[in-house]
Amino acid sequence: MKLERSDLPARTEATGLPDLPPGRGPYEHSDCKGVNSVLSRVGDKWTVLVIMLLCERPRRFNELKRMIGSISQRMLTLTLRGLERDGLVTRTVFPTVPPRVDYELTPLGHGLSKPVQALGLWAREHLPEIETARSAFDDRGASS
Amino acid sequence: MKLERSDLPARTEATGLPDLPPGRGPYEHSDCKGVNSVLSRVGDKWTVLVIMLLCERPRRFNELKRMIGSISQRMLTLTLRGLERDGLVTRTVFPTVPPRVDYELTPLGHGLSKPVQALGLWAREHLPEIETARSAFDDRGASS
DNA sequence: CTGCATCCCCGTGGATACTG
DNA sequence: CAGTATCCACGGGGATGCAG
Repeated sequence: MKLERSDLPARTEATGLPDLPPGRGPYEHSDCKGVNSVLSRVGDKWTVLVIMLLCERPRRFNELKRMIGSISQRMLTLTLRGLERDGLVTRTVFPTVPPRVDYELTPLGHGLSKPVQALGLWAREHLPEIETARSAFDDRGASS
Repeated sequence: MKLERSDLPARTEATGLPDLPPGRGPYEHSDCKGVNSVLSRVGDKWTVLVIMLLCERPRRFNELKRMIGSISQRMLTLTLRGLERDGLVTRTVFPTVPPRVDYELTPLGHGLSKPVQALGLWAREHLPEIETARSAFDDRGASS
């Protein structure tokens, strides 16, 4: 597998904003499509959960299914297929009599898990504030 | 990472989050709902883009609309409402003759923008790898 | 300018049943 | 055990029109 890192997009600094060419009308970076596709994957219903579980160690299909519990086979399959397609997990089939399939995070997947966990961490830390804000907002709306 | 159980006030009615059936798997962390709600917000189609734009400075409704270009008023309104509800942006109305509304990121919103930008950065850096993997996967599937 | 309401299409995702 | 196929309900989200 070859890694093409030849063209890193120009950015200002890690804490700043991406470069905004001032002549551009609508906000359309060429990256936006791709970035959005990654964010959409992260934001879907199950991907993050699966990544978290695989982050620890490789796991089998039903192992994942049992751990999540409320996921359907279909969605677990689709989620894993999507992750596999993006090169984030590997799928290893053991042709034993009871079929066994292991799913494991690739290095790329482990790399993704870091920002994802950072986001998850932030979410957990600030969940009380968000829920307080939600309640306050809902109360304001309800009393009108 | 160790997920620890912290109690979450049971409020599911106004958030749109579904009630969890009682027979869930062993990985039933009550944070998961809340964390997932944050991740879903981040993963939706427009939120990240809006956060990025507001990150720089407060902006008006149509200013955002023009910058994004391809968003409908409806979705921009809904996106901003959601962010406002979560305490991530403030909405300031100026009762002038042409109505004017400013949206600004709260400190909480700025805090969220950091992990979000980290994720966006990762996505941009590794987009080539992901797209390569996608192409390879699709080719494998097409030749079968 | 801002924002709500309505209609409507379509993708996501859940339930179920069936194959290797 | 792992995966596929089918059906279907729900909600996201675009287009348009109207109101404050």
